[in-house]
Amino acid sequence: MRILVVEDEIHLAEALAQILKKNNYTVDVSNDGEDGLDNALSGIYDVIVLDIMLPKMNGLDVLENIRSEGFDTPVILLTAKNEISDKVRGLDSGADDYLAKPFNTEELLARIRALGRRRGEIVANTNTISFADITLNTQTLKLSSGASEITLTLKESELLEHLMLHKGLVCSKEQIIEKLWGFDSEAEANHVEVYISFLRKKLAFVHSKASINTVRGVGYTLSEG
Amino acid sequence: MRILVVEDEIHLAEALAQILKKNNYTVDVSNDGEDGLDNALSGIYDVIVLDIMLPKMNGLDVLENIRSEGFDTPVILLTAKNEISDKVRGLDSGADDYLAKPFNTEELLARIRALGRRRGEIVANTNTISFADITLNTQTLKLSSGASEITLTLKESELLEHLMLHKGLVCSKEQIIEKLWGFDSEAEANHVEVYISFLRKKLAFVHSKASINTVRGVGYTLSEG
DNA sequence: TCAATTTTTTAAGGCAAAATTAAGAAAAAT
DNA sequence: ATTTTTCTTAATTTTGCCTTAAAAAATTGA
Repeated sequence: MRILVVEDEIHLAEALAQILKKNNYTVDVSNDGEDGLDNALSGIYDVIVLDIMLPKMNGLDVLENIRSEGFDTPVILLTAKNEISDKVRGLDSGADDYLAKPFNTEELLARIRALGRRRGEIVANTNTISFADITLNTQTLKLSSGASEITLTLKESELLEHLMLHKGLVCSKEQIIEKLWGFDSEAEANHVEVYISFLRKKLAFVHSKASINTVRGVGYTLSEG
Repeated sequence: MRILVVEDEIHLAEALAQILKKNNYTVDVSNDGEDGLDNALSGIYDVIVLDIMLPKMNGLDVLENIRSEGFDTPVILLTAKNEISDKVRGLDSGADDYLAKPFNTEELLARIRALGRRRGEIVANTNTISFADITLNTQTLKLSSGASEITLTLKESELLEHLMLHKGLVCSKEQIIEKLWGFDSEAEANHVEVYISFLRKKLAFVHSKASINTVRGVGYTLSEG
């Protein structure tokens, strides 16, 4: 799971990044509002931790921008104090949760787990995500359906996880490339096609009724049945 | 391990109790909040499964009471829907996990295992930790299985202990390096590989059925059999 | 203090798995 | 019918991991 931390206090930002990385999240950091917004709009994040007081662009403005662009990425706002007015505006702007500084790291982790779960569902502790009759363990890379089980490769697992996290949505190849290979990679559309093909075989192998549908010219989406 | 189930729907409560008993847990059931709280405060439970909607006393109130009395028994909350407000309050009240009804029994079991795991791993006094058929004494560095015994080096022991403490999880090399060599060490991935290799030899030497599995690109995990 | 032993680290070669490439077949769109 | 896009497969390249031997460092004990 990939998390964006938007925080200008360098020490806090780095401490946060370390804690999150220790908990097996992939973390990127932005040190001001504008950079944070840029990153957020890439759409590759599962959770965004957003400070309110930021240089260049206020966190609440960043949040409003994210939402107005149609992204529903869960956002946790960090508030310096329990500023009621900020809370209210944050709620209206589409924040999913709050955390008053200074905060307890366990609590932050719990909230991140809760949000990740809400969205799609990687179950805390089990590192597991389910859709229709399949369950994917993102740690052991095991894909199971009923009694059958097969081991995926890392890339296969990442791709399937991405599709599962965005169930009901069509994922473009570009989006997938950005997620799996990174922003400035050389990866081409064919890479995605190849892995989609691999995954379809493995889904068939475990006799899943879930399948990957092609939306020509747009991307791929998971469907049941 | 002893589990308390606080649930007012008799059918569900009994079903839960049966499933748990089948999995070798000792189970007690309370059918309302007050009784649940009374039982919880006995302090004898390793995990509490707590419904939110309960007669006499709301599950969240029960939870807050438990915590305010100083008990840190792991609690899994059962929520009827994905009520965000309940979730947030639950988090603040010190819940360790959630499960939305209707839930999958496998998932519940996995979460209980995870929570049970969290506490009390190294057996007090003996400095001993066990997994499957092996026992490691972290003081004397002796690894034993059945009648066989072999002495590990310090690093070997630390590595094995780390894997045992995180049984069921995949430990990355980075995580292991951080634990064994420290945060800012020069240690490389190959160090871990070498010690994994050493350990595998010694596990084989004591004829253990426990083994170290590689999850390529992710890390290592202990497995039984 | 110095030699012997044990433990840790380094380094290299080999191997297997996974990632990538490329090309032709198939399917859909025009 | 032709073009474009997607699928599939096999071949190739790359990467990650394992193992081993030997060097270096630490520990032990005479």
